Amino acid sequence: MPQPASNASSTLDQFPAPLRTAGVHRDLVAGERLFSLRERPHWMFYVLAGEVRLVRRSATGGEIILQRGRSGFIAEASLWASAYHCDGVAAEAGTALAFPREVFHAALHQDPQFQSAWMQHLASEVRRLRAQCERLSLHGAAERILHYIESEGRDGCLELKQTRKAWAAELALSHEALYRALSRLQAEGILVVARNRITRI
Amino acid sequence: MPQPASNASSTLDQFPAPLRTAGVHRDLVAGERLFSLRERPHWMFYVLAGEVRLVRRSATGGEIILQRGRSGFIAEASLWASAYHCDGVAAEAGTALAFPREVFHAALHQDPQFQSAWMQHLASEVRRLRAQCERLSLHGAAERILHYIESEGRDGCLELKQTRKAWAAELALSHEALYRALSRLQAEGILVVARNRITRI
DNA sequence: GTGGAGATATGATTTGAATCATATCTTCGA
DNA sequence: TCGAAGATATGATTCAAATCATATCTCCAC
Repeated sequence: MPQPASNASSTLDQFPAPLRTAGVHRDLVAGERLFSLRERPHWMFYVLAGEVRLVRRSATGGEIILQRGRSGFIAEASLWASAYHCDGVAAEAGTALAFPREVFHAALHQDPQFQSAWMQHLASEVRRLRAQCERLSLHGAAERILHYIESEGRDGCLELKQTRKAWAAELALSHEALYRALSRLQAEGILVVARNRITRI
Repeated sequence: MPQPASNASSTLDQFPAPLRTAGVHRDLVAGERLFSLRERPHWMFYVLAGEVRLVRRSATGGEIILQRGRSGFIAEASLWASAYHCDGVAAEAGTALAFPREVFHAALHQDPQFQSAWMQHLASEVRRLRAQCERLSLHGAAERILHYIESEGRDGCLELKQTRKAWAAELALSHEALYRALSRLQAEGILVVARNRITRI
């Protein structure tokens, strides 16, 4: 089910005028290819709904996913690259905003505010991803849950903005493991789970 | 054991003159705190040797690691933040470069080349981290290994630049699991392992 | 409101990685 | 050259999460 693009980085919620006018909505059908390996990048894509995957296929047939974008920019590095290093494929139906690369470049050069917002967006993405990597390096469902609450919540309290199934996927756990770990943590008096509000005691 | 800072992002290997002159070497002793939660950031740190950790401590005593920096910049987002969101602690003895935040800011504003290099650095870090997250979301040692080879190697061939133990840690596997999976993959004719050259068949 | 799809649980079983143990190999400094 | 520390294996055991099965709950379309 397509997710709303509600959590677009707040630093980017207002694009500069040139981008707003040059950006085009693009509907995506499942399986559609937005760009291909070695192709020259012409567009910056912002996923609004659905899922776009950056995938690399080996000569031997294996396919690996480099990124799964459900909301926000994908392939930010393509802005500077002379060619894509992977394919961009819509995994399901959805929509995206496409900004011409040159307009994006120009906006970065001419608009100091946008430039600063772009750097902040990238930096905050780096921070988020580093925390996510540390979290995924933890073994044990409970540890990942507590790490998530500490790093994504406020003062040990997390307002869950997605279904538990989706959260489980984000934690790289089966939903069963997440349910069980939540029950256990609550039974042990470590967490209080009330609807979508989860609090560390 | 401290790692050399050999893999400093190639886009940043030459800092602009103002940074080179304003940057100071700083020796770190194990346990030393570089900055603290809620403190106003004054320096951008570049880790040369040792390990610096960004940690957050909960009121209930739990400590989580948000980032483990062994080489390269840490806490890039602090460049724009008015306060740190975590503590920065040296996990072991090492050295770092410290750049005054204002000099860094000025360099970004006045030096378009540096600005572009900084954006490219952030974007490539985002790409690397997203691939790492996808990899860590895979279950099974073999899958992570093959994903690593596909995404970090060239044409299915990987030149390993670190010990297997360190690689295992990067893959969030025990070193035993990595050794076994490598043996198995080789026995199954999926990989050829020769010293530090690992090839997908 | 009713029906159905998907989310939320929870139990039983399997599986694979962590862990513990032990041995060899490599590297590097004395 | 020797010795020690750490890396590279590999075996045995344990344990926790994946998987499979099943049931209830929630929400939305009709």
